[in-house]
Amino acid sequence: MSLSIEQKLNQKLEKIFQELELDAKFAFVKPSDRPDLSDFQCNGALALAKTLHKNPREIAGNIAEQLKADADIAAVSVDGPGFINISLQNGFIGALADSIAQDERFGCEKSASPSKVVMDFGGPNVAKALHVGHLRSAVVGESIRRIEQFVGNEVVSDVHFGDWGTPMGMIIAEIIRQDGNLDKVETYDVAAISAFYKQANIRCKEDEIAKEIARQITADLQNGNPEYRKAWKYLRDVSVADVKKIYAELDAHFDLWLGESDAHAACGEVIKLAQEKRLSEVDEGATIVRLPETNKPMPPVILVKSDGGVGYQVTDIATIKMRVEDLHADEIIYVVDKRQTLHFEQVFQVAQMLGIADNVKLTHIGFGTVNGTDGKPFKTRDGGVMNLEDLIELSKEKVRQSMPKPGEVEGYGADEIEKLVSQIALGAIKFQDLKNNIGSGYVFELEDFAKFDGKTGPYIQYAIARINSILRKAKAQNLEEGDIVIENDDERSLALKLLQFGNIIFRAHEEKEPSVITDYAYTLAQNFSNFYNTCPIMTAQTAEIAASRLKLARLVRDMLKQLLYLLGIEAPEAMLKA
RNA sequence: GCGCUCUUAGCUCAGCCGGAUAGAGCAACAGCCUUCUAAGCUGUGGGUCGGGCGUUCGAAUCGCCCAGAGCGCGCCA
Repeated sequence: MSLSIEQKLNQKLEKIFQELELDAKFAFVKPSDRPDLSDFQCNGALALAKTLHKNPREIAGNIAEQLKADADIAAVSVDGPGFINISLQNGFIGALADSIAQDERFGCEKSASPSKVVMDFGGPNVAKALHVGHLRSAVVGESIRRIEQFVGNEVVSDVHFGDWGTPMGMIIAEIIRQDGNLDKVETYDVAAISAFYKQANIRCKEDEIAKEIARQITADLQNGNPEYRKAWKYLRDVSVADVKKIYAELDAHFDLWLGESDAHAACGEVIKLAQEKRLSEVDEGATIVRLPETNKPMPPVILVKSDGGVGYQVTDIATIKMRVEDLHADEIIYVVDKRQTLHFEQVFQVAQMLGIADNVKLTHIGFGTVNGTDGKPFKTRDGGVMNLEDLIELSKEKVRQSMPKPGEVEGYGADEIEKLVSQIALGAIKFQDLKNNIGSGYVFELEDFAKFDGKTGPYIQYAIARINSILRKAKAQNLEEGDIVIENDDERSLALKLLQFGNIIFRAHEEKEPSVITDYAYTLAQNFSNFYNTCPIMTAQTAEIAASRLKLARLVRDMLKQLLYLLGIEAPEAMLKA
C-alpha cells in the first residue's frame, strides 16, 4: 500500500531529523507556497531555531545536505530565513502516480483502528416541510458520513426526527379546535397537516391560553393518552413518508429513522438516574440539573417541565444513553445548527455527570446559518423560508434550459435528460453549500444555486464528462494505458496534485470539513483543464506519451468521481449542451 | 448585562497552532473553437487583511483595547 506523497516525504524527513537529533515534530512538508522555486517546502528549521537558539539557516543547511543524497529528490535549497525547498525527480512522481493509478483507494489507507460512529443529522420536524435551513445539515451530514465511512469507520446515521415536542400538541390542539375532535385526522395529507401547524403557530404566538392547551396536550401525549397517541402516530408516519422522498432526492442516507419519541422510555431512566445520583432538584415546579458555574452562562438543564412533559434536553441525553448502550457508539457526531452550541454543551455535560458517556466521544459540528443578503437567516420576500423542493426545482429548470430536448441527442429520451438535469442541478446545489467552511454561514444568493461556471459542482462534472469522452475514443481506437512519464509542466503539476489525495482525505476527516474536498476537487479539475488544453492524448507525439496521458486522464476521472462521491454528488457519464 | 463567533478585492469567500510576493470564484476588460465537449482556457486591472497598541528577527495569523455585525443565554426545538 502506498502513501500519499506528503507522507512519503515526511518519512524521509523524520529519518533525517532523528539522525540530526532534531525534534521530529517539525519534520513535515507542505506544498510549496512558491511553486516557482519548489514542489514542497519544510519550515521546520525556522520553528526549531527558536527553541535551539541556533541560526535557522544552519539547521536548514544540515537537513538539506542529507536530503540531497536522496535519489528521489531532484533539488534542495535553503532560501530566505531558512525555508527548505524541495523539488522531486520526475521519475519519482511518475512511479508514485503509477502506483496510485492501480489502487481504487488511490493509496489512501483505511484506519488501523476503526471506530463505531453514530451520526445525527437531518433533524426534520413533523408537519414542517424541509426548507433551505435543512439543506446544510443534510448535505454536510451526508458528506461527513461518507468521509468517515471511507476512512474505515463503521457509521450509523440517524435522522433524529423532531416528533415529541410542543409542536405536536399544537397541531393536535388546532385540529381539535377546528374539527371538534380527532376523528378526521387520518384523512389529512401532509399539506393539510402542515397548514394546521402554521395556523397553530400563529395562534400560539398571540394567545397564551392556546399555548397552555397545546403544552398540556403535549404532556398528555408523552404520558400516554391513547387518543393523542393514535393521532400523533398518524401525523408522524405521514411526515416521515414525505420527508423520506426529499432525503432520497438529496441522496442523504439514514440507517435509522428514529425520533425524539423513541427516547421516551430512556428519558424516564435518565430522570431516575439523576435523582439517584442526587444531581436533580425541583425548582419552580420543574425537575432540573444545575451545572457548575463557569465564566460562561450555564442555565440549568430541564429534565421534566413544570407541566410534567419532557423537552429536547432530556430526549437528547436519553438518546446518547441509547446510542451508547444499544449501538455501542465510540463517537457520536451531531451535524446541527451552530446556534445549538450551548444546548449541546449542556447536554454533553449532564451526560458525563450521569456517567452515561464515559466511553464515547461527543462532537457537535455546528454549521453556520444560510443567510440573506441582510446578514440574517434567509427569508423569502414574503417573510417565509424557501422550500427545499422549490430550490431544487428552480435549479433544475435552469439546467433544463441549457439542455437539448428529449430525442435531440441519440440515446437521450425524456428519462435520461431528466436524470441528467437532476444530477447537475443537485451537484450545483450541494457543491455551492459544501464549498463554504462549515462553521461560517454563507449568504444565500438564489442565482448561485443555478450557476454552473467557475468553482461549482458542474465544473467538476464537466471535467469528468470530457475525460469520459476521451476514454470512449481511446477504446474505439484500441489505445491502452502505459507507464506514466512526466514530460512537461502540466503533466507534472497534475501528477503532483493527484498524489495529495491521501493527505486531503486525512485532513477532511480530521477537521470534519468537506470544504477541504471541494477545494481539492476544484483545483484538481483545474489542473486537468490545463493538461487537457496543452497535452493532447489521441494525437500525442508518440505512442508512449499517449499511453501515459491516457492513464493520467483516467486516474483523474476516477479520483474526481470518488471525490464527488464523498461530497454526495453524482458524476454523469456525459454533459449535454443545447 | 453576560458569553460565543465574526470583520480580508466591487460581490461571495479561502488563507489563521507566526514565516518568502495575501489566494480563488463571480463581476469588469482583452484574447482563444477547421484540433480529445468553449459548462473550458489564457491574460489585465482590482487589497493600508475593520482601527489602534503590544509580543516577535518576522503578524491577516498570537495577546490586549476600541468600533461595527451576527448568534446564544430555564420550562420552543
